[in-house]
Amino acid sequence: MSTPGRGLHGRVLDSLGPAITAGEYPAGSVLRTDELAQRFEVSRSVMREAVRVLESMHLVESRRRVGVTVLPECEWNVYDPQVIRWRLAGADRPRQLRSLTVLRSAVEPVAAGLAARLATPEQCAELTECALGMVANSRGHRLEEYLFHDVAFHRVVLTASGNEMFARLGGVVAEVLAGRTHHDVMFEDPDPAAVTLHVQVAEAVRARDAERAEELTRQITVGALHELDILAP
Amino acid sequence: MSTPGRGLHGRVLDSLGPAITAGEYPAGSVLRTDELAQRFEVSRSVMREAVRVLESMHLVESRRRVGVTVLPECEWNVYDPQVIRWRLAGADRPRQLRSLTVLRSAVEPVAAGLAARLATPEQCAELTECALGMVANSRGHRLEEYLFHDVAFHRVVLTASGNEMFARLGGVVAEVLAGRTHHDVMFEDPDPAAVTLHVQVAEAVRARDAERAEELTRQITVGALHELDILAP
DNA sequence: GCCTCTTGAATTAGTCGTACCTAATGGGTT
DNA sequence: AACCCATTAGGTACGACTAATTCAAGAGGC
Repeated sequence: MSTPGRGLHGRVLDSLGPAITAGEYPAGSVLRTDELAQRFEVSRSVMREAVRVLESMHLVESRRRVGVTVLPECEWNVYDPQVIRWRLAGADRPRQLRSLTVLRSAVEPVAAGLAARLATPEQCAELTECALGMVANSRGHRLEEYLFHDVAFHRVVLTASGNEMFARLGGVVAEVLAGRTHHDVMFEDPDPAAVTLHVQVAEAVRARDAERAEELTRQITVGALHELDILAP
Repeated sequence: MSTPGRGLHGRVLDSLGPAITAGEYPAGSVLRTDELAQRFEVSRSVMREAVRVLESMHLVESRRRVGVTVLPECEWNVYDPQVIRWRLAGADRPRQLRSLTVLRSAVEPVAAGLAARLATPEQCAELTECALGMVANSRGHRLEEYLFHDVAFHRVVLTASGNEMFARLGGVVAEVLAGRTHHDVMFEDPDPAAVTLHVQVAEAVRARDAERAEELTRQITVGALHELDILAP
């Protein structure tokens, strides 16, 4: 995922970022740049660059005469894809998945409604194609192929909404769906009802029926919430 | 806003960040670290730290033998509060406000529904207090006081939803509301209907009526969409 | 005697400049 | 066309110095 080895400071981040987001250093913990540089066997310059990045994510704060202070969770840039990945890889993965699924349940229906008004013919075709791909792989434990089309489907919807903020959630949805397939539930074939809903959403978007697209997508996300035992909003 | 002078690299970012997000350097433009360091009259170390931060926001990409390449807009971390601020301060402020308002229209109703189920008594009280503050300042051109309570109201709703992703949008909503008061529409007293809706949302949350809280908040956000001439989703 | 204010020493991040390494790139050679 | 090498710009390391902030010791006042 992303670019693991984009320099030494990247290696440091790949170690330090997950450690911080996992709560290994409680809020208020103080780290010293030189000590960290020694621990990771890099120069101070490299460590400083890593700290700057963590600072831009609001994971830490650097102050003179004090050191690098870990900030409380409520300060973190939880929308930063890197932070999301670190947290999904860590111990509170379930909590993170719940947060993201609730976000999906808010965003995706609205995005689908907008997509029904704004999608280009090409995007409508893509959507239908994805839905058909899901149908074709919904039986016989073809989970990977199913996931591929599922992710593509939601990406197209979010992109077709014409809203850049929605479009940028494509990666998040991909992570959530992949997580569901690989780690958590879904050991058997996907729910046929969900597959049908995706096909119907594609139809609604093609038919420019915004309300129907929104309502159908809402049903999809409600299903996702139930899978995680979240009370439906 | 935030911390303007958190070191030399911060100064550089305050210049370079807005320039990039404003499109002064089109996607694909190549900058050289040394040249930038000279231009901003800082050492290469400081410039490198600034570039690292821009890189973590996916505004630029640094490659050997090439330089620092500006990435296309679709790659940017548009949820980074710093990026949002830079873009709101720039030329495509209107487009940014539209994006954010659409995001609000998706998130806030769901957040209000959750808040109705999860808000603590203290949060219910805060909400009522904010709504009353809005009423008290809804006449007589007390725009600043009205804005203050409006922002506080939405912040409480987002926080009370119990979802960290929603809670972190409090700052975004604050920017949007402040922008509406200071730059764009609203030269006269706020719409009485909107004020009433806020009071009713506070009541619905207090009464644990999730559906009503969600629907009323949807009406508020639909109003915000109309103010910006966005077709209601 | 206790409290407060001042002062200064210790500490740690911030900045700078240099030197050298590494890897892409492009052109020249075979 | 394949290969090789010089060029170039970022990557890393190190050392010296600066500046801000904290903490504690001591002076002064109550």
